[in-house]
Amino acid sequence: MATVSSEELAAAAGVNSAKLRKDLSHLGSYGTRGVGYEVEYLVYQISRALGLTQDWVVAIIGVGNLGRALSGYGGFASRGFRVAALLDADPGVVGARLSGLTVEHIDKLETVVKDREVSIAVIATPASAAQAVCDRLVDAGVTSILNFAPVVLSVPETVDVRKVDLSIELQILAFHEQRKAAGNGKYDDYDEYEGKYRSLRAGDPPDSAPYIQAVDA
Amino acid sequence: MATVSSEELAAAAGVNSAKLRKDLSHLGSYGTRGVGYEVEYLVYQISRALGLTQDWVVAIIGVGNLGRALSGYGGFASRGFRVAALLDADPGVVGARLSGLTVEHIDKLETVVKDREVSIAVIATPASAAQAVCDRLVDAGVTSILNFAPVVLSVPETVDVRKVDLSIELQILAFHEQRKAAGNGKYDDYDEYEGKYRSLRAGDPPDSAPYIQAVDA
DNA sequence: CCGACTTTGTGCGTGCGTTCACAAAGGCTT
DNA sequence: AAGCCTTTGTGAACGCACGCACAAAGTCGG
Repeated sequence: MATVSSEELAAAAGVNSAKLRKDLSHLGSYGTRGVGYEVEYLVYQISRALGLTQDWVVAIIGVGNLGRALSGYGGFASRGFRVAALLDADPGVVGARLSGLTVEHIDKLETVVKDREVSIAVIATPASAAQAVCDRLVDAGVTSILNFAPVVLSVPETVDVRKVDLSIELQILAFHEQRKAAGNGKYDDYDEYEGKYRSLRAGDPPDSAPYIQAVDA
Repeated sequence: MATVSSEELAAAAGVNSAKLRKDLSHLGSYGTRGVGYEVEYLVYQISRALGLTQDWVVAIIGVGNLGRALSGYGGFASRGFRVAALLDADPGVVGARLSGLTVEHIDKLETVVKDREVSIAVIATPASAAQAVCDRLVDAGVTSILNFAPVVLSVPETVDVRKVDLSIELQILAFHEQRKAAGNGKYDDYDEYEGKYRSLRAGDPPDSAPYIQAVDA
């Protein structure tokens, strides 16, 4: 019977062991004093608390590169996510076979959601189509949406939306890289805005404002 | 001259306005009392603080579906990330044109990193290849790595690695969905482990332990 | 069967981040 | 030009989460 102590787990995770024990205690009292936690049992309890022991029916809307990557992602199946439908508007991809599924036309969205009891939808469409798809999903009764399109979706309060921005992590890396470089004195941290700013206000047609585009999608 | 108040920004972001002001004050004193913040100037200052005004040279390793999706992702270019190389080990894709770039063979990794001054690398290879690719990147001098492969990479302390797990957001949605359902009394929150557990210990060949697989990749 | 040892579970103190609240500051109106 | 109004920037209070430290509990060796 393999066991593990809170000390070992904490070291592996890089956190304080007291905090780890307190966190685990929120799930229940699954440890044995003087011994530790039985690995299998603990894994099961955590999985259950996280909802990993249930099966979730997922539909992926938009079968571009990202949709294809997601449909083939092994991490889904092993965590209890069953991709039950791939939908797209492009007649060119409808009918294609992918990871054991046939791509269906977006027109079937409502039918598919209801018949297969889809509980979570993944939007991997172009930004321009995302809100319309989202509205149809909500009308069809989907209450959890994972959005990869670079737009903020508006939904009723009863619907959960999570947005994944693939470039945010890249920005965080760049931020740290910048700090490293600053330490080296490689780049000066001077404010170069004044020049641009003044020229922007002076010239009547402000045709270039690259720093504005930098923060939105 | 368009301006915005901390109150408006805070409402839009769903945070407290005092916190927003304090956060902005860490970048400097860019507001005007009685008026608010000039939008353009503030955007520029935030962009600069985040490192978005610099250009970052990025290489994408692994041109499967995910690599293709990333190479075509519009959010990169607009945030100052310039994809300068696409590398893959598969002779079938080497030579292909993608988003204005030609896919090159992974053998050129060291040359490409040095000649084009790559500062951030994105690993979108299968899990089995990720660590080897990572080691070569580190040897070539890359100090920031964004990892999409479902493995924990080991690197020297001087290298920053960020791991993106595409299913984590899905898990969070499932977690909340579970809580909603629990509220309805749709699923009972009983502990169904005991049965499985006992049968596992009783039967000598523990050939099925689905809940163990649930937490690793 | 008992005592020593190990490790959990948790009450309590501390420190940090968030929020409140207000003085300082700048613009706008009369 | 002067006073009013708006909004920033920040000192001070609050609250929560983290970490310490220890009693409770259970195991293992003798």
